[in-house]
Amino acid sequence: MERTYIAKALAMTGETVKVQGFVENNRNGKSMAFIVLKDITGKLQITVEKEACPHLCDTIDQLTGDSVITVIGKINPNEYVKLNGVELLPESIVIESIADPLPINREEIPATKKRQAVERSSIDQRIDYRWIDLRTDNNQLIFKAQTVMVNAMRQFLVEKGFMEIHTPKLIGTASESGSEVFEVKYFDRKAYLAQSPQFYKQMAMASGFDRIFEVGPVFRAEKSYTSKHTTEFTGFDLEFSYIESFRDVMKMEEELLTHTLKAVKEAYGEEIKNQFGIEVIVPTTPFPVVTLAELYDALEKEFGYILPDEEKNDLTTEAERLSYDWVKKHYDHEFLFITDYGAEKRAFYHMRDENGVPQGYDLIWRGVEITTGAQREHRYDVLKAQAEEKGLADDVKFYLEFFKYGCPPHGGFGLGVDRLTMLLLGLHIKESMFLFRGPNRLHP
RNA sequence: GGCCAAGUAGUUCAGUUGGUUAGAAUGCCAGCCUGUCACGCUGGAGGUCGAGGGUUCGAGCCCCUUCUUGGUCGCCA
Repeated sequence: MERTYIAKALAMTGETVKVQGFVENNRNGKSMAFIVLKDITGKLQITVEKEACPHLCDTIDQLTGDSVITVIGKINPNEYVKLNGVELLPESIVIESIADPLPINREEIPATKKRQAVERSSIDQRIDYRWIDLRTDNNQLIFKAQTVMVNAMRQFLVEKGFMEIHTPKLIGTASESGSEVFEVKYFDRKAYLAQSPQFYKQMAMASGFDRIFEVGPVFRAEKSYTSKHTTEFTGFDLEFSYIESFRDVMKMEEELLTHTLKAVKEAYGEEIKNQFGIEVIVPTTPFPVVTLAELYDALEKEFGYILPDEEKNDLTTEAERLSYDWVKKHYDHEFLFITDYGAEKRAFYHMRDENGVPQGYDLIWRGVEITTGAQREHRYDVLKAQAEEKGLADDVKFYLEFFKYGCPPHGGFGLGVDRLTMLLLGLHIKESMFLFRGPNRLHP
């Protein structure tokens, strides 16, 4: 007999179905037993009248929470049942797997007259047993929403003529400015884990691929202890050719995000609101834009946020947070593009204008940076000079070659998939990842 | 790396001024219960109080050392 998902079974009044899943609850009385069965689509109460089916009693007595069972029986609407008003009257119950008592408390137990509230285990404790933690509706919704999100992004880009590529994550030289790389043993020499597909994205431009994107792992050997950093995450990167300026890149990104949030809202907006208390808002375009200097001026005037001038070439965490208050106030918007960063804080491959201002931007969503984007410098001589200025010329020799034999003007940006999920649902990065990796976390 | 905080049943926590045998809830086990619904009732098991040292008649509590973990800042997606 074929399995029926619970969500579908609920409507199959009078039919005999086979359902399979985890035992969420087993209220086992002398003459009646009520088992709540959960699968990825929903929950269903199994009602057993013991006198009528003595052959099931022994099995029911053995059941423990989170055991996996297969149940065959008849779907019976019944107003007694609070859970969807439907129950299943079983003919057979087969135990597929017995679960030991769980080592974590996944959901908060609220206080009632008779009982006291119990907090759920900390996220760190739950990650130790992540596979158990992930069985909850709440956690499963995170990844259902993420699936819709990434799928919408991919679909948007494919329609716009982008090709999906897959670049190597094992690389031969520790390159690019900024974050540290992980060193790995590669036979008798050293290799490094890619901290960004940046160079290879640009190689694709030199290859005449015109428009590409990649979804893949990114490694950062930074001991960052925050609610939004991890040492391994999934990057969503894209790059495209024949742009006129970095404004074209910004436009692409705002369209991409608008399309994506619309798709997520349609698929799970209600559920997200119910479970996470967060409204999915489809943004309007164009997104608000300010220069970094303008933003600092405004924050000082309106929020009394004062920073020494020499630190104003980059965005601090607090300024990032405040920028959300500011953009809400002035634009009623969740997104904010910030342009005109200081060249010393930006990567050498960002194109600069005649005044030396990097032709790029950061995008802040709900007060957290989600993107750095830019027009890239595609002129070999200029690029080489900028690399030399940062003392990187030797490290990036192979990369500079990409621009020596013809390369279109181009630009692009990267997004952290996990960070997007985190912001979409108002979570800690640890909760928004299938498995978190941090300086102190390599297991499970 | 800087600063801050926390380690006590499986889990979440309480533990007074240092004073009998370290408590509660939840989970677990056993028994009872004819429609439960985060069922209910009764009983039970469950602890090297992170580790080491010190002060004291006496330490979960005070002191020192150490380990582990978390939060936050910087860095970035």
